[in-house]
Amino acid sequence: MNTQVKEIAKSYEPKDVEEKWYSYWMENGFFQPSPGKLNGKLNDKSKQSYSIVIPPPNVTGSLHMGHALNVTLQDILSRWKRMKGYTVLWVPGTDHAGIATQNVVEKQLAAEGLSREALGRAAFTERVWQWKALNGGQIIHQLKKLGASCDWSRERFTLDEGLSRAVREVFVSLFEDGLIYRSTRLINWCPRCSTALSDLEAEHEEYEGKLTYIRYPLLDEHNYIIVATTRPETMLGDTAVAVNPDDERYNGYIGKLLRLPLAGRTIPIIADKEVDPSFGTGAVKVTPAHDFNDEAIAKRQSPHLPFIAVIGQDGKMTENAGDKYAGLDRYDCRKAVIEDLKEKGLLIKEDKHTHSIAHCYRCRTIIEPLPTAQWYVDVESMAKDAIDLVSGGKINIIPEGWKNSYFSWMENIKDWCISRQIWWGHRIPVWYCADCATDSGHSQGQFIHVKLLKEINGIAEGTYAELKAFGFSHAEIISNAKTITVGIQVRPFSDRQDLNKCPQCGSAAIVKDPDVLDTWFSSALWPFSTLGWPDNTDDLKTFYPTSVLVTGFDILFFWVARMIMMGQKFMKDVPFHDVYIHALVRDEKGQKMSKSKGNVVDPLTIIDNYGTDSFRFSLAAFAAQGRDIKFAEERVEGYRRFANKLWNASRFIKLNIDKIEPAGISTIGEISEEIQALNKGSLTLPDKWILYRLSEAASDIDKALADYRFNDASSAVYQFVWHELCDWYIELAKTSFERNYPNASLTLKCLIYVFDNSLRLLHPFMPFITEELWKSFPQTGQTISLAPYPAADMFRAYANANDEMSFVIDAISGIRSIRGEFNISPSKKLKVSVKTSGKIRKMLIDNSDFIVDLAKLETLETGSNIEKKPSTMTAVKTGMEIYVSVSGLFDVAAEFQRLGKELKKLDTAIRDIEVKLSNMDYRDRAPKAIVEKDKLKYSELIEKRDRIQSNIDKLKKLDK
RNA sequence: GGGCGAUUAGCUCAGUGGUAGAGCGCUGCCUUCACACGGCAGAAGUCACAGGUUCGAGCCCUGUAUCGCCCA
Repeated sequence: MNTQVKEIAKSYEPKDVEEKWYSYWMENGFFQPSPGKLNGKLNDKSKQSYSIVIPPPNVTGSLHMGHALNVTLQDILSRWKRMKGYTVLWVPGTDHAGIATQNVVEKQLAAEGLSREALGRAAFTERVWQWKALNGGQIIHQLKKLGASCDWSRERFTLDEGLSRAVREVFVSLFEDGLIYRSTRLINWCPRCSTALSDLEAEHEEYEGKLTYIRYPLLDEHNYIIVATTRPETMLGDTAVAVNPDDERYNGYIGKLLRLPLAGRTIPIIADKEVDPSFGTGAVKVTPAHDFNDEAIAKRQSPHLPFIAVIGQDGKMTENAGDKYAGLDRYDCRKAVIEDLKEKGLLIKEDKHTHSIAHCYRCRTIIEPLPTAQWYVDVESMAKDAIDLVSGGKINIIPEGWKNSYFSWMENIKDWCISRQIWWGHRIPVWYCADCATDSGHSQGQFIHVKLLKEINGIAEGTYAELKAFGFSHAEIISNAKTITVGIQVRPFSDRQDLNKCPQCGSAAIVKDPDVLDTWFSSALWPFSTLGWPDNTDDLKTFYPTSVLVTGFDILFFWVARMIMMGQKFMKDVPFHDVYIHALVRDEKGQKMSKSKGNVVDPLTIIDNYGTDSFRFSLAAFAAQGRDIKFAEERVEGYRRFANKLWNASRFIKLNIDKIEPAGISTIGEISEEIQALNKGSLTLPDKWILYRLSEAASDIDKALADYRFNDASSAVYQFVWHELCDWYIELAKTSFERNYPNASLTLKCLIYVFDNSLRLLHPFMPFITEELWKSFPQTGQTISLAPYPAADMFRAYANANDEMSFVIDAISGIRSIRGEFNISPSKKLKVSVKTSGKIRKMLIDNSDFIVDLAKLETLETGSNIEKKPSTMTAVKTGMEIYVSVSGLFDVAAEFQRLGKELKKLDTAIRDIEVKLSNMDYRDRAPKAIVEKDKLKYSELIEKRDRIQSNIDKLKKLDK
């Protein structure tokens, strides 16, 4: 075993260090909880399991600040629990991001002059897989750079074989329960992606548009009604004008008929209680096929108003819009309609009007509501269960503030549209028979419409029945089909096995549903599909439910809510016990980072400049609950200095090992045992004090992490390492070392012990530097990442050392203050006498070397009868009056001012507390302990003030 | 329009009814044998505003202002 200490550089260079450790961890499988990998200890049934599934980043994505924060927090939790002895599994992976990935590949194809239609479905899908193999999952490498301690041997992808089986099982099972159904209604349609979107995928944005007032003439009279609309082009699809039944202005109009301008159709004036009389003129045009509100109005009428779709799936006007407009883009049509209305004198005015418009969350194109047949999940009962799980406390949402958002969304949830008209994703496992008959007795083949890839014998498209009649075989129809549209009348079959004939009539003339599922459908299964479900695997038994889900609020509804629903439905248990919702990372000005604003901070650049550890530590320090993070680079700079401080503390220790124990020291493990078994008497006061402080720090950090207070945990470890270990203990240890105390070697061991513990406390936050330093000491341990996390209560017994040390620290600080305020150079040694008695005096004498060295004194004298001498400055502390003799440098006026100021401060504090104590209500009603504390405080303040006053008096006398 | 949150030192932010905190920045002294990526000392606050509850409010309640977010 190596007992020699390695040389290390004078300042910390993250790049030299970070590179090597990740591959070391990987090679040794430290992050795999699988049996047999490590000392035979893992997968020990007596150990508790702790599991996290990563929110799968989009396979097209690359690392941004949000990922970095998200992953850092999960890694802190994973490493912390692993060190605490849990069997930890952190499952990584990516999702296939249906629309986004398809968009990326389609863009590539377009650059080559190709299209997915030209390629055909199979070839296109193959092409996307190729793209994925080459370019997908870049983010996985970037997560490794962050130090993520995932078990990469369990990496999953939402489209891989196992997860696809889970998707299939869930779909078929929900279908069989009647919870998945097909329906025709308005959906959010993206004309650019040419697919349906769920409500969540339609994002509303404020937009400054116009409110157009149009005159609609009454059919039989020389009168008219004026409607106001933000979308004039949709008037071509109007099937009514609606007014509020209580709106007196329109009382006489309800039931009358209008001549719809430009279209010429006759439409009625109807009453609907949801019409807002204060909007526009109080009369609104009703276009059921292109507006969700209008759809609702249409369905409230009896009979329902007709739906006339004048805009097609490509965003262009259809034949229903009339010959003049058919084929125009919807926004060109708007201009044309305005012009034509103007010409006919029917345009009243156009007012500026700000309203919100839905955009596609993937490509920002304005959504077109369109009536189409889509697949839906009936979420009502699942949502109810999901609400109960959170309100009943089986799932904790942290911070709690997000509970309300969760409840309000879940209580108003609508059925989830899960079909997407794209090719990249999980194909909907549904088949339709062309030979069976519909409920009304027609052949289903008449309602299956097929567009061919190219004209064959002069035929480009037709119903399945028609193509069959033209002599196409089933195989020819299927292999030449570009798109297949299946009418809502056609009965669907779903099955766990692929069907090749109709389960009802046995016909082979069946077509598969062309659509794929929403990517979030597969993500919703992530906590159990990644663990092997639908098989009852060991992983599933060991790690489900997972311990915590760490994510941003932006996918609370998209993902978290749906995982809760699906987890409860299929596993009969919650998918996770805690949901920790972290902040959004914004730029320094608080703006959301976005490529278009150009304010994106690239995490990899930060890592290059400051090192991963500093970056991670900053993120943890920023991660206060309930507030967005404004990312300031200076903070990272600050934590880089912290890393450097740590580095140099280790250098100090090693230099002293060489000096004090040139033959080498025992291993860290042996030192630990020795320190823990020590007779307390053999340690110095500072030794005992730092051990106590270590216990306190360990306790604070552990509590903070248990509550997901990452910022508190990071600040506790920072405070301890820098301001207690480095600022005080190392300075105090120098006294033992330089004065060659007989027990200097014990202090050295104590220092090594505390440093080792500090490294372990810090490891979850700064994995690389801590591994580097830890491994650089004589060591039998394989890795710090599996070393035990420091226990909180080890040295509580040294509490009185903490009290005693406060006098030493007070004395040193008091002298340093005087030195600082009078700008006395540190090289000038001071003569100090302290008036004190009893235990405090004995303690100061016992520890006088520390005071002499740290306060840089020439002499230190203590006694109960010490009197203030001329030209001395005074510090009054609890139990001590400190006189600093600085002949030659003494300045009476400055000393008066200094003591006067302190007196004034005390006077203010005394007055405040006097007011409080003289209030009888306070004495009667405040808790006794508080009153007693204040009384004690009061007497201390009075005593201190009197001593300062008497010192001022002496100063007057002595230095007159 | 509905809901949620924020407002604390120059900046970025913690703060759990009982003496107002940190980091950065600022000022002064110091290149002392781990570290100038450092040390020591210091200054800096009407806790947005107005009411209320309470013996006591940065914290609880009501309202106002400003900013931000979510939903429609």
